[in-house]
Amino acid sequence: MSERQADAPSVRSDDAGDTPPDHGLRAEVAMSPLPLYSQIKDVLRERILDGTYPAHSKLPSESALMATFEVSRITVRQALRDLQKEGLTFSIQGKGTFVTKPKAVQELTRLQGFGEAMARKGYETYSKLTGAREVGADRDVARALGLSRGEAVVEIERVRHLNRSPVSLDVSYFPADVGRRLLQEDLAARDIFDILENDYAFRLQAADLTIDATVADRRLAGHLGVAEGSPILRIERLTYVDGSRPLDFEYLYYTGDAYQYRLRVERN
Amino acid sequence: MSERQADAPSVRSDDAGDTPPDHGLRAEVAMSPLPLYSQIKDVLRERILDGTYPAHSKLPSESALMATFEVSRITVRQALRDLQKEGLTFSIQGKGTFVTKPKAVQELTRLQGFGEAMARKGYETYSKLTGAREVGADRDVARALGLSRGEAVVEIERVRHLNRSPVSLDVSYFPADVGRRLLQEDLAARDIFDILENDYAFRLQAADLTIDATVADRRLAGHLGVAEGSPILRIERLTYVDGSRPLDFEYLYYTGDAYQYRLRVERN
DNA sequence: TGTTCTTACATGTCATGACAAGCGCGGGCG
DNA sequence: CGCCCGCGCTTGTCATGACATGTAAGAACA
Repeated sequence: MSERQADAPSVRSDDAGDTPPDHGLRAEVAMSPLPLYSQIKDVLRERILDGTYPAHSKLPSESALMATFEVSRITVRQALRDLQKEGLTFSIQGKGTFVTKPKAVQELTRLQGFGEAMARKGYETYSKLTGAREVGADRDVARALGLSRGEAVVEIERVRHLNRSPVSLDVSYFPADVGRRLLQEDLAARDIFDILENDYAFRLQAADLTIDATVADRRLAGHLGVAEGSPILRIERLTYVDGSRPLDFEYLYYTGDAYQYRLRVERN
Repeated sequence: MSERQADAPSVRSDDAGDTPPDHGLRAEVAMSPLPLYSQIKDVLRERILDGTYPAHSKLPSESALMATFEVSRITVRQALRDLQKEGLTFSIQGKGTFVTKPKAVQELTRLQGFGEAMARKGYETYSKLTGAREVGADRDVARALGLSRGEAVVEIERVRHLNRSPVSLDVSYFPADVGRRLLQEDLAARDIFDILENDYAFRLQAADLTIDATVADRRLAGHLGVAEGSPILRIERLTYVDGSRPLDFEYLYYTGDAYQYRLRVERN
């Protein structure tokens, strides 16, 4: 019976080995502000990413995890459910929980800004501010932000660079109150999402994306350093705070050859 | 399994503690094979979609839902969690659970075939089979499906029509064993996903998408009825079964003007 | 030998109970 | 009058227990 259960005890072997289970993860819990299930999730994720649990392998069963981490089943299940939502694992009733292939794709279904996403991958980015002014909302902007046509909005236009080459033109529209504050920030250096969340304390919730293809006109071609008629991936992104208030409507024009948008979708 | 609303209307009659809805949902539960939380989810979703719970409104609290449906909190919370995952609701600790705007966007984060998605929206679709043969896998196909270069795969090429206009060219690659079976099916009439799931009993799990933009070459232009150089939205889709076995690698070429890809992404 | 049954173990569903933490409001205090 | 604190309500986290259901493999049987 040389089977996988045997490695369950080794799960918690990261400690020096002299500590009994009750001083394992549990000891630092009192110190940590993070929920238990979140800490367990982090531990499991790290072990998946570093190869302790290779692709296709079976994770320890829920009861094994309960014993290992000394928590109840509901806590283990919440950790596993979150991992599954991240696309790292999947479960089959009666068999177990398994590791999916640890590719690069995951976590791109998350709402994150350009700089945020690229920095995490070790790319060098910066933005050049090519326009920032107050304008009247056109039809699309007004509808997206829930305003009337002609109402004041702030338009911020930036060219995003990746490794010194331009990859996208971002045109963002904000309601006047937020937009005017943004006009005074250092938009070239800081991620707008960072400002919104940390300085303004907005609770970014989700965003609706619409993706289609177009070709570069003269102006786009100039900004992005491509020929007129080159393929352009256009994304409309409407970001919501507190669930339903639209805060940020953007057009993102990516050069077709320099960028690919990746995501994972689930069945059911 | 047809009716359900007739006897469970008391949710919104509200929480003043008036009438005990004892014969509500609970009576038919014994009959139904669906889990309780799933049935509750369906009821709530329908009420959100039909306007019983309008956008921005607050859903009954968890304890109110417990009383209404006569279930425990864990069951209510699972229903609410699923609704949130679908993008229909969001929660704020200490305040409540609220309805997001019931737009058209939702459920497009799900993995579904073209016909599946369009039929649900009431569009008329059909596919014209433009090619189906066994070929040797090229580098990209081999890598995607986890095969060696030159190994036999089955290539199926179809032009998808929406309301009688061509909107996309789909080129799909399957491992030889599955592909050969597919060659004998009526691929013009049936959705491939339908065949894979129902006839072949594959457990479709998730798919990785890569989206970028290109322009139509002569062949694409001919198939899709657009001019050469027209913008094309190109999607690579790799579908997995049982979590990690790649089963279906496709290139989807959508005309830039006839189709938009929509999805919702969440923060965290 | 081949088939069915039993059994162990896995995840899925659901109940009950408890406490923590965030929000909003009204009453009390300065 | 205005600020703050307590209180009730909400969702968030976690424990314990039970039974249902799917899977796999060995035991029992034909």
